Amino acid sequence: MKLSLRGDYALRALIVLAENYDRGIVRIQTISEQQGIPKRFLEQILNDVKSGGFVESRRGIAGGYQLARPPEQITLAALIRYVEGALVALPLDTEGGRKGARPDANQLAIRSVMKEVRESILQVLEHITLADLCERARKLRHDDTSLDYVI
Amino acid sequence: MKLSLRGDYALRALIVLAENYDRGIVRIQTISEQQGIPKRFLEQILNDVKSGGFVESRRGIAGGYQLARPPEQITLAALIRYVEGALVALPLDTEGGRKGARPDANQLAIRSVMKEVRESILQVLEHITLADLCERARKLRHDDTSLDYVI
DNA sequence: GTTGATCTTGATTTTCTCGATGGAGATTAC
DNA sequence: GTAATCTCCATCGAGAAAATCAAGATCAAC
Repeated sequence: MKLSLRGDYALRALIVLAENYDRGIVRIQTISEQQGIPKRFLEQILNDVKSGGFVESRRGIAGGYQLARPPEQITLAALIRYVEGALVALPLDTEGGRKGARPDANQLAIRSVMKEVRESILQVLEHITLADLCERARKLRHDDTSLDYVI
Repeated sequence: MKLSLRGDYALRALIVLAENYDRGIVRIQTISEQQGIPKRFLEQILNDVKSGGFVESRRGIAGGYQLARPPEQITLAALIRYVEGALVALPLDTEGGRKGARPDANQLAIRSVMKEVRESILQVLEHITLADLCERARKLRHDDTSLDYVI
């Protein structure tokens, strides 16, 4: 499971939105500057995430984005699956050698393994919400700043 | 975790080799025809897998490939990691916004999640060997042929 | 030494990803 | 109403990676 740069950006942006969930709308530019994400690219990503129902937007001069639901109700499983596509994927059989659609036993065996892997990943990601991610980031921030003084 | 076509081919080829482990060497062409894999491409793949120490080859007119170890001793974790690279990967930070190398708290939080995912995947793949895959394929073949008569 | 297989290397084709661009639509401030 | 500022939408291009093809070198068996 590889998280693309796009997916990484999406997650980081949503963490910012989660941190500001009670404060309301956040502008794209704010997120862009804070996280070092190209603004135009972030527009696309958030727009896509909005189609998935994870965030809401408001246009105009006081516009921006905010989470559509409380961060406790957004699991990473749903989020990553939407942004990245399938969590674990096999290549579509462009050919099976024969008349098309029938995978052979070896392919099916591999598929069954991948299914187990997917289940296992889901076990992890379904129990981590955006709120959890926020909490982790908050703790890490504390660890980090305390380390800063040491150095 | 996405299995590339290359990785899929590698696994399927090694399943064939595992099935013929006691019968000795198998030619590339045999695997190629049986699994519908482009022969030239398969050459590269098996050659690569050989560098990883998973298979041995013999040249010449009676040449071909065979597993370097019994199929019970080859785990999918080792195999897939070698063929596909990292099981779970984050994009390398091309930039952090600042002077280079320091990821912020959000990135670290995401990283910690990905670490958990990786552990979870390993739990699955380390307990499945090529021999297991063979066994699954064998069973599936039986199910499949019995289904054929129904249709 | 001929044959048939792997080995090696490189070129080519295809596909995906990242990110930029330009403009259209919406909303608020004045 | 007008201007400013933001989201929205579609497209496009560079670059990288994946997949495939191709040709010559090397080696073993007969």
